[in-house]
Amino acid sequence: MSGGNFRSVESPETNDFSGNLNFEFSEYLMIRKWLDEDPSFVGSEFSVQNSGFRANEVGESGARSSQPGGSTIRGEDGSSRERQEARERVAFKTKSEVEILDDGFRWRKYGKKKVKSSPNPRNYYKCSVGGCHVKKRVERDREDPRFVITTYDGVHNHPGL
DNA sequence: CGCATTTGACCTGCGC
DNA sequence: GCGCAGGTCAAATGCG
Repeated sequence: MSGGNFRSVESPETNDFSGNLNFEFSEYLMIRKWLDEDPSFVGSEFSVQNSGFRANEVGESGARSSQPGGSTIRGEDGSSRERQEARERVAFKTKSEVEILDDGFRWRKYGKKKVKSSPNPRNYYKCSVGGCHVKKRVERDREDPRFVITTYDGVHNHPGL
């Protein structure tokens, strides 16, 4: 990890999410939110500004909610490949200097790639919890390096911290 | 000792 | 059919 200049989750004492995080999470923007089975959501832009934003809430009501009734899409195909549940994709634009935003889940970095659309590298994270195949993509804003684009791929099927 | 992180290589999909 | 871009995996290393 580079830097460490800012007080992030490096403090074991405040790593408990008892109230909120250390870094500035005073405002965040939900860029898009669309479901794989609901193309109607494509293009939907939400701009939210919450001063009491808590990383812990992201896993409870943010990235975990929006589960359609027919989430269990399986049964007809189970012969060759298991079909995963509805793949939700949510993009967040968070104002943070650090890219390692602990949202209450264990993420394992599994790749880093430099995209052409941005001079900054893109990081790929995956939930290390067994049974949870949620993926996360973190990228810095091209014009606003102080902002971080966090894209969640999938829904957690297990309780967070 | 176990696990998270790192970098490069490899693979796939799409475009031309 | 080849090239480009993006995405994923894997082996090694370091740290807790």
